[in-house]
Amino acid sequence: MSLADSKQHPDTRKRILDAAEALFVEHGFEATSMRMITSRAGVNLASVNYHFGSKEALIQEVFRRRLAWLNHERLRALDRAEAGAKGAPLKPHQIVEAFFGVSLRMAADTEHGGHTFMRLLGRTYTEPTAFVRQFLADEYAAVVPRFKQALFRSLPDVPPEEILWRFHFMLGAMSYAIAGTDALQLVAEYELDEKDPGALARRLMPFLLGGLRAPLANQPVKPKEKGARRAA
Amino acid sequence: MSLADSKQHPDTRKRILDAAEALFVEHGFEATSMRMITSRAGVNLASVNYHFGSKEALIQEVFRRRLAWLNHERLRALDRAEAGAKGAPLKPHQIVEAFFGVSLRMAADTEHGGHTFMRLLGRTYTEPTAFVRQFLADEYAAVVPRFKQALFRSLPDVPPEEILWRFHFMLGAMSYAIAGTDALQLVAEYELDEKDPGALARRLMPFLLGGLRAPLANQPVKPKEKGARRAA
DNA sequence: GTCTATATTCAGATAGAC
DNA sequence: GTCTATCTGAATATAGAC
Repeated sequence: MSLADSKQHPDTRKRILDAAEALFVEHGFEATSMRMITSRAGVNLASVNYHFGSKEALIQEVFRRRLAWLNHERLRALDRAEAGAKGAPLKPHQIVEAFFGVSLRMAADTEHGGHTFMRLLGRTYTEPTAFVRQFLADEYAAVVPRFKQALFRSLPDVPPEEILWRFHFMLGAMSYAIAGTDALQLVAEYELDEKDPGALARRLMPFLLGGLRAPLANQPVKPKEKGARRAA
Repeated sequence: MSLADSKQHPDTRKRILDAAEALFVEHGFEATSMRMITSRAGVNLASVNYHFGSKEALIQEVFRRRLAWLNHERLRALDRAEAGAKGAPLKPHQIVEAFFGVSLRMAADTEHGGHTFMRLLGRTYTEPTAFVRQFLADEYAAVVPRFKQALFRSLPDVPPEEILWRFHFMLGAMSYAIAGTDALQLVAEYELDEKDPGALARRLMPFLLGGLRAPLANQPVKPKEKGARRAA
């Protein structure tokens, strides 16, 4: 784009990234060899090191090219909602829609690899290869605090710590939702896939909101106080 | 235990399994080498192949020894609840408690490796190395249908397909809950761990039940029918 | 059962012709 | 930018002495 790479085949980089992305989902980073990637991409083995420098740098680029867009869209959705609210706190469903709705729409894009990437991203949260976690945290540094603040304002009666945990739980549910059939067939012996992207959202969103707004558990009964707090 | 292995050091097998389990969580199956395992276990490199035959067989044994107990306990908890109900459908919270409560209690055991294993199990649902998925499905064949039936009876107004998806979402939330701090630090910059096992259950259980019992989304408006169904 | 030494395969990376 | 050929290290697995 900028200076040096004006001469290269526009295809090669993209072919490598697409192949790597798909193979990382199927086998994980370590189990995916350069040879697997280049042979699926139909390019020469040496081209990976020419274009990316190393396998590690390739992995980072696989994430970077998608996360930039994804986080940008998430923030844009949140901005729109907040603009409409004119300073009032957002409703929980607006915040959840902004964050997870965008994610699900990206996951619904099977044509340009969005679905593949979102599965990869879901796995990566809990499969922390150290150096992957680092720049994943960096990429999230701009977007997560915004959503946290919005949730804190939206749910003033829920302890902030509890909100963070529930946000974390929601990420887990979404990850499995997108991972989809592969894992689901453990519980459903028959095929149960969701081609229609809107349908998945209509299944997941109520679940997330139900969990997010669920009444708090009773506090453990401390010897001090007589009556434990009871939630609605 | 049975015939041939009466002569072996009782330690070696267990030391290998424990080391492997911990390393698999940290690095994944492929990224964990035999040398890493044996050096952490303090045993000789060749002993893995002597005791287990191959790395693949070792992986299977890591799962087998824990899943047997876990699934047994899950069924026992469900049996107890059903015995108390005397034929009436269980409440959703009883079913969730039987399945996920047992899981959380195993995850709370940091002393005997239960915590480590549950993290591994959570990751494995979505990281399907083909041969792992196979016997994982086999191990679940006895327990999952029981819980499915209990949920169908407990929630007769919710379409069975929807229940399976929500069960799937709950697995995702639990997986992240147990994975815990590692992934949570992406959303919470400060340390936010839950040493007290009961506290994690008090956070997760309301979330799961809130999601499981959430009102269904509006159906997409089909041209045929005038009024879309609206949930409570 | 445990150990050393080794066979074999395959990984990531690079040199250098084109 | 692309390709062939190859270097170097590390992986799983095993043979065979103890």
